[in-house]
Amino acid sequence: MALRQILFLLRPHGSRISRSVTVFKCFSTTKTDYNETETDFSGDKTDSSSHGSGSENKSLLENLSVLGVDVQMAQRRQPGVFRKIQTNEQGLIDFLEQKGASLDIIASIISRFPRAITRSEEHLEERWRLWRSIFNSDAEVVKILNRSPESFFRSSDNGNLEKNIHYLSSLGIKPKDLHRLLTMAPRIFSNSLALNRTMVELLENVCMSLGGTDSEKFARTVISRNVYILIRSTKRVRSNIEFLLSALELSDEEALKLLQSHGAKILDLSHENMKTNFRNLQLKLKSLGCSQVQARELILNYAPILFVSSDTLNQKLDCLIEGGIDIRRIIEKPKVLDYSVTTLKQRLQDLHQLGYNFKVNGISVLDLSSKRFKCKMEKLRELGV
DNA sequence: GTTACCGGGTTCTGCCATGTAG
DNA sequence: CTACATGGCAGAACCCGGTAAC
Repeated sequence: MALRQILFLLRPHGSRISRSVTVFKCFSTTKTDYNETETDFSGDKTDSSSHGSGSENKSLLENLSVLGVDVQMAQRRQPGVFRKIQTNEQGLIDFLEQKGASLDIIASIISRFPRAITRSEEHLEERWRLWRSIFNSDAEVVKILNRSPESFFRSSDNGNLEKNIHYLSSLGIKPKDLHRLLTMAPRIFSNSLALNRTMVELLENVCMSLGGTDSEKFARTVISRNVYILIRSTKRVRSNIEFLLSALELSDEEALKLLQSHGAKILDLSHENMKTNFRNLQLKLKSLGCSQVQARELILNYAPILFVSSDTLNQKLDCLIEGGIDIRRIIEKPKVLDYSVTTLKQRLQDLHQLGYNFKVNGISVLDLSSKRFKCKMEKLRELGV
């Protein structure tokens, strides 16, 4: 197959970003003269440590300090912001307050991403409008901002944001999934359009090289199965796909199926991690008397098993086997490994007390939500076994 | 009515490195 | 030279329930 070659061709070839000329004004607004109204050279209470130049805007520091911003942290993170003559902190504060953010939240946002105070009123309005085109309320936006200020403020390119929204929509990603993307991985929308496009093209090329017919649908499916894909590097995703294909010796058909289902979940694992976990799984199964073919089978049945760290996985397998379960049952139904060691142990204990026979009844009883498990237990008790 | 299959929910930011515009 | 914009990285589960299949 020519996959390797195609993947190679997709390496970030100079990854030139065709930056569009955006006409949005990104300069400080005129309403912040109050920076200059206060001239305080006396009180040095609001520390001015470690920055030899002493050219920071003192009144800015005070204003932020009063608001509750962790000024030290902010300065450490983006010192340049504090040497600017003009900033729009009051505009930002008013803006966010009007959107329903508390002062605590605003202070925390500025502490973590000080550059936010350099964004103009017009810029903020427009960016908010674009985010709101995906979210249902201001409150939702505030929640994400509080969680990840950087995702919202890192880029000043609203045009790029708009293009991203159009691009992802044009792939057939539905509003509901756009909502999921922006909620769970907001950084996607601050990526350059070119970067997102490169990832989508990588996925589409994988699909085509595997003989798939609808590569756009393939990309859409993978992204919707794993919303974090687009904030990963193509290098990582590509090496993970290459690894899965070769390590599991997948046929084209198997690969297409796997990647569009549970396989998508593990594509954003750190590559080293994937390899380590894979190796550990192989070794562990070998020590339990299983062949490599069986390891393959297990992964094909439930790829996210590679997400589980070696230590945890070994513990889970050990406790199931000590509980009298045949490894072959686990290979058939690896999803039981989804549950925590604690839960598994508890359930094994409960079932043993009733003399439950896994050989006769299988192990799917372990793979139930706690509600369903409770019901099941009650019925078993009524029946006397 | 049970079991099997499947997909979804939560959450994944905060830092550093690099290239570039001014 | 500096600040900004952007790419990339580490870290690594557990659980729920709708509904199709029997």
